[in-house]
Amino acid sequence: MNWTDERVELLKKLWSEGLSASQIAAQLGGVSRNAVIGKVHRLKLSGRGKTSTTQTRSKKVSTNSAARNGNVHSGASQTVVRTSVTKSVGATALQTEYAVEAVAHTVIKPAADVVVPISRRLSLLQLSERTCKWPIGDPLNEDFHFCGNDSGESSPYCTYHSKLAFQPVSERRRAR
DNA sequence: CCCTGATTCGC
DNA sequence: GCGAATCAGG
Repeated sequence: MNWTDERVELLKKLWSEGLSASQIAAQLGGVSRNAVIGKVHRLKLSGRGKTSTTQTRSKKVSTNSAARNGNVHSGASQTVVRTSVTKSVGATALQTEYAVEAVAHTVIKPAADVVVPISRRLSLLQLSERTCKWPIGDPLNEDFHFCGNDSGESSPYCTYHSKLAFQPVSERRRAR
């Protein structure tokens, strides 16, 4: 993947908005976070002017089932949470359902007491045959992405999103 | 251990 | 110029 003008522009935009290198890499697709950082430096825009909005990764996934019962398609979902998808399970579930409508995805409502697996945050271009295509977040927002969990088989959904069972994200990190 | 950006250096 | 490896840090 090469740095086309569009990709560079997007990089500049996302970087200035405070997204982390890894998030930007996920948005762009086809590049590592190192590549993004390297590019950022070459472009001499490492300063980033504003104080970073970064590091909001929240702790453990606490399952708040109550927030997810009931019909989230009732319009209430649109007023719900703008917070980062990673902040809470309740918010994640609601945003997911909201996005589902827009993408015309087959809706499978998550069961009440299921732990939501960590998203790999894949961009549209990164989806493959065996990555979960469950949309997460507001489709009109930068933060929008796809679950991306590897199903481990030829299913387009991860275990969670197809079978409503928990599937830990298999090694996301290289062993060192 | 998770993550972050910064730097180096072979390609 | 590019980006993996590495470093330093939260």
